[in-house]
Amino acid sequence: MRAALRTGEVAALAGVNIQTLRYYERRGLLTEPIRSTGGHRLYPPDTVALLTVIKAAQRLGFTLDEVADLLDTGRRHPTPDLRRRAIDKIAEIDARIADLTAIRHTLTEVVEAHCDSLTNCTCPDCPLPFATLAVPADPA
Amino acid sequence: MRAALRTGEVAALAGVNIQTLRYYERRGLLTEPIRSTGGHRLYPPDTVALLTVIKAAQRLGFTLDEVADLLDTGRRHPTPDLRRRAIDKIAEIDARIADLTAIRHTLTEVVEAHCDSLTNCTCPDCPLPFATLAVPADPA
DNA sequence: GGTAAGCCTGTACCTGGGTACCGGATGCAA
DNA sequence: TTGCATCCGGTACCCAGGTACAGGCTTACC
Repeated sequence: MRAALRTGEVAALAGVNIQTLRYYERRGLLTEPIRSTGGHRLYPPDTVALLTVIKAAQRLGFTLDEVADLLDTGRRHPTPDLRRRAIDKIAEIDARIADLTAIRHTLTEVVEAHCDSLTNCTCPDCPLPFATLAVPADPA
Repeated sequence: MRAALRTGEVAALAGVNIQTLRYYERRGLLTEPIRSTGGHRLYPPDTVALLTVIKAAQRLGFTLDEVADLLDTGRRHPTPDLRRRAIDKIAEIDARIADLTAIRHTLTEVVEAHCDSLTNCTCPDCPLPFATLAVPADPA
């Protein structure tokens, strides 16, 4: 273990807040690093890459709990877990896009009709009273 | 004003929680209703319709602050405000959909490559090291 | 060895949109 | 008039993903 990094160095290199490192440690995303004699954390250099992976996984739509899970199982042995979760996540995204598309459609109607009030619209054929979009199914 | 409604009646008819009514009052979405001699709220019957409008606007992607604003300006006089905000909201939605589409694309790569670990993927040509999606521009 | 920058723990706070609980007061019907 | 359902205000809590602050210790450099 050469060139262990201090909290501030890891944070700067990974572009995250120092508090975030401790938060991730509490959440189980980062394993507890060794400490200096005085109690300061000393991180292995690949922690920076790990943080990049975490951020990428977050960007892919995984929650921190899911990322912690994936890191945990993936560290021990290869599993089809990641692939399965990615498939689920794609389904979630498709549902979300469909929902946004429906909302977008209603908004364009509002724009095209020149609506001027939520409650007292004076435009002819106002779409607003019909803007009762169905609540999307909760994927949870 | 005939048949004023009590809190619980409005809540049941509109399908919202009683606490939500008081919350909306605090947030300025509902004007303070008259009170009974004992201090209980007595709502005009069209409050139920107003709540439906609020819920619809929320579904269209407007925050409660924006809805409060829209209700406020739209109540006083017709304005192009709603239309303008709807146009902005469509742009936000388009950005969000584009972002989700990029994420979806990376996820399909993960699925197709049969990735089995976030950090130690054994699949050939693993896309994960390249899964550093750009952070989307903050529309705020 | 001095001193400033950095790090420690613990706790509180932030956003947005609500929800829950408490002790006490009211409303309404029999 | 009694009894139960409902409502009152105030405060605290929920979710996720962090961020901030206070008061005290450590490390690094001159």
